[in-house]
Amino acid sequence: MSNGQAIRMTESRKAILSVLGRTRAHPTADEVYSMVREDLPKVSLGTVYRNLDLLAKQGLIRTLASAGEQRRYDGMVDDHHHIRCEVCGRMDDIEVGNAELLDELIIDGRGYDVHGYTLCFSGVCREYAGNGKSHEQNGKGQGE
Amino acid sequence: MSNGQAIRMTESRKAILSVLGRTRAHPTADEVYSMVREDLPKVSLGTVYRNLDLLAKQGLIRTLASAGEQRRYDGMVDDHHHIRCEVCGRMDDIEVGNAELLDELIIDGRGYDVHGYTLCFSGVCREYAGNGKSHEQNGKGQGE
DNA sequence: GCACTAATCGGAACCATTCCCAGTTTGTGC
DNA sequence: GCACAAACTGGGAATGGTTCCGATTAGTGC
Ligand SMILES: [Mn+2]
Ligand SMILES: [Mn+2]
Ligand SMILES: [Zn+2]
Ligand SMILES: [Zn+2]
Repeated sequence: MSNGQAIRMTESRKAILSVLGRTRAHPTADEVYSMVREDLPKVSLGTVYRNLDLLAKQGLIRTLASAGEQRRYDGMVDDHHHIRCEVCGRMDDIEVGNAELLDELIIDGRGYDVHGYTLCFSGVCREYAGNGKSHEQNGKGQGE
Repeated sequence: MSNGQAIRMTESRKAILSVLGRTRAHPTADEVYSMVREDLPKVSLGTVYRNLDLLAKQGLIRTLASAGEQRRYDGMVDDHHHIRCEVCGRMDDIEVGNAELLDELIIDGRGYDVHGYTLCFSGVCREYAGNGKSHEQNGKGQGE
């Protein structure tokens, strides 16, 4: 998905890549911001947003934008899927067995030129299990 | 997915249901707002939002909240899937062949109590086909 | 009609993200 | 190293979808 020509690799971009490279947590922009500031105390939030966008367009990171939630970013660009906790909003990687089945999906695209799809699971993470409240606490449920 | 006890069916709620019942377009909140105002010229946007939420919690409508985009609402509550145009943002229903394959997906939930999943396709609608710009025009690409 | 509650209105507040711009850094050609 | 243009940056204001709040209205049971 690398787009356009290569961009200059500035300090802030290196720092962002490094942050995303060493966490498994799918941080939000402001989490990336505060982590980057440990190394480069003067970066601005705007720069972090701008560069997260750029890096994503280059295909060097991935953007996880789910359902009315704050955007999250992922340093792992290989194809994989995610699950979001409906209670606390955290996102984790998941393993999908039979993943190859997904490519068998044949759709009537209604005249669309179909580019891809998004598959995201939802549930409740271990930490909040047993909290099975029916009323919402945080996330907006299933989104789609 | 009907939640809580039944709500009173006020004029504005009936109007919203009616609007969503007779369109296939998956309108946004402000589109619903202006359509409802053709019948009830005094409804406020806040009321529309509040009631869209309520009706969704009742399971009478569905919320389509995709990737940093404005939320959309769907009067069709039976299970089906969608595709979003990356250029203009419109959303349409799609037919997924082999839909039953989706239930075969076995995942390692990483300790999550898995509730469901979201599957949304992306592409370019007929109206904007041939416009295959590589630079973004509108949507944020794939989201997830 | 009266009391009590739920629903609504209108507008302000919220907040993640984007935009703007003056100043700085970087790359390039000499 | 020097000059110049292009790319990048910080800081702060603007944006816009959504939520929140105080005041008003409509409904319901008596
Ligand atoms: Mn991931
Ligand atoms: Mn639909
Ligand atoms: Zn959780
Ligand atoms: Zn389109």
